Amino acid sequence: MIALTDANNFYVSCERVFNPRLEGKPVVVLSNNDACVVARSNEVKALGVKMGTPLFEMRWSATGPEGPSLVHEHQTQVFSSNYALYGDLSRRVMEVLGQFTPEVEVYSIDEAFLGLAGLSCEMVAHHMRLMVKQWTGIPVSVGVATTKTLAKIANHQAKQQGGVCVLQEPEPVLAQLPVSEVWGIGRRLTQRLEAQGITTALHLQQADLALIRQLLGIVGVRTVLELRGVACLPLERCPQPRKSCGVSRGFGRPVASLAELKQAIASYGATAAAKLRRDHRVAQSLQVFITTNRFHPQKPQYANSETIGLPYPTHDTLTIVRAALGATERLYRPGYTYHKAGVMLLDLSDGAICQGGLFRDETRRERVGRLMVAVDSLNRRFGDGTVRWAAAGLRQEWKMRSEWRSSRFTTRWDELVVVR
DNA sequence: TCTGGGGTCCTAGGACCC
DNA sequence: TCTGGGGTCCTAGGACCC
Repeated sequence: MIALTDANNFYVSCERVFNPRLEGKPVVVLSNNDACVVARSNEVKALGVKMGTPLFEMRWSATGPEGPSLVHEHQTQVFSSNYALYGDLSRRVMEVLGQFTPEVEVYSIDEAFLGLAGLSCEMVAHHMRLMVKQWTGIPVSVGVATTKTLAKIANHQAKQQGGVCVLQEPEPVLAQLPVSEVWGIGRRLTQRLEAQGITTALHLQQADLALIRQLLGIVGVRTVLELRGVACLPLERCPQPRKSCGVSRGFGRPVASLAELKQAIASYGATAAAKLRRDHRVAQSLQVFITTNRFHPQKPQYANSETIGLPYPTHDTLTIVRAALGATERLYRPGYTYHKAGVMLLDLSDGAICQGGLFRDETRRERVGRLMVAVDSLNRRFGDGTVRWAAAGLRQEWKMRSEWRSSRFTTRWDELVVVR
C-alpha cells in the first residue's frame, strides 16, 4: 500500500503556526509580487474564492467591481509568500514522516508518498497525522491505496472525512469523482475525454486502452492502469538531480531602461548560480528571456529569448552573469515597458565531474571558485543578501512587491518570534 | 493600478547518418 | 515508369504537476 500525505492549506497553516490568532479567520497567501491567491483557508474557500484569483479581484467583490470588497467585508488576513518559512516547515514535516518508514518520496513542498508495506495502514495513518500536528503544528491528511494515482484520490476523500482514508474499494468513489480530478488529467485532457463521453473517474478506469493510447498517449495509459490498481509509477526515494534551474520574476513596477533590465538579470542569474552551487551542479548553457505585460494588449508587445552555450560547464556567478548580460543587451528593444524577465540554466550535470577546457585558465578558475565559496558561506552564516553583486544594483526599484510578508521565524536570528 | 514561479515528461517533425 | 528502411539526435510545443 502507498500513502499520500498532503498538508491542509499548507501556506496558510504555516502562517497560523506562529500566529494562532489567525485560527478560524479567513486567510490567504499570495504568489510572488503579491499577485494571485495561491493558498486559502477553509473560510476563504467557503466564500467562493478560486485558486489563482488575482488579489485586485478579491478587493473588488464577489459580484464585480462595484460590490463590497471580499477582503474588507470579511476581514480577510492577507500575506505575501514567505518561502523561507514554508520551505523550513516542509523540511520538518518530511522529517517526522521519515520516522515512520524510510520509504519516503518527497513529491512537493507539502506532499509525500510513503511505502507502507508490512505496516498496519489505518493505524499508521492516524498516528502520522497526530505526530506531524503535534511536532510541527501543521495539519495533514493521509490517503492510502494500492497505487499513487489511487492514493491521490484517497487523500482527496480524506480531506472530507476527518483526515484519513484507506481506499479498499475504489469504484464507488471513482463513480462520484469528475474525471478532471484525476491526477494527470488537466484542463485540455478533460475536454478531450468529455468529448468522448468520459466524464467520471470510473469511466476512465473502464475505458478502452487503445482509445486512451490514441487520445492521451502513453501517460494516459499509465493513469488508467493505475486507476485499475496496476502500479506504473514507482516510489522514487532519491530525488533525480535537476536538469534545469531557472529564476524569473515579474517586476514590482514597469521597467523601460536597459540599465534596470540588466540589474534584474544580473540578480536572477546570481541567484540561479548560487542554487546550482548548493546542489553541486554545473550548467553548460543558459537562456535569458524578457517580456512586456501580456495583460495589457493595447500597449506595444514584445517577448524574446536567447539561448547561449557557455564555454565550459560552470556554476560560477561571474561567467554566468556576464553571459546573461550579453544576451540582455542583444534582446533589449527601446520603446517598450518590460514586465518580467528570467534566467534559466540548462544542460546541468554533476559538478564533481569536471571536464577541463583546452584553453581554460585554471588559475583563474581556482581563484573564482574560492571567491564563490567565500560568498556562499558568508550568506549562509549571516543570511541571504549579506554579500551581493554590484551588477544587481543597490536600490532595485524593479523588485517584486512583498508588502505583507510575515517573519522568517525559523531561519533568521533577527526574526525570531517575540513572546511578551 | 493590480494577473506567479519552478519544474517534468512526451510527441512530432526535421536533419542527418549508413 | 519505378526512388528504402532503420536509426539517432535535437528542438519546439504542448501537456501536466504543485
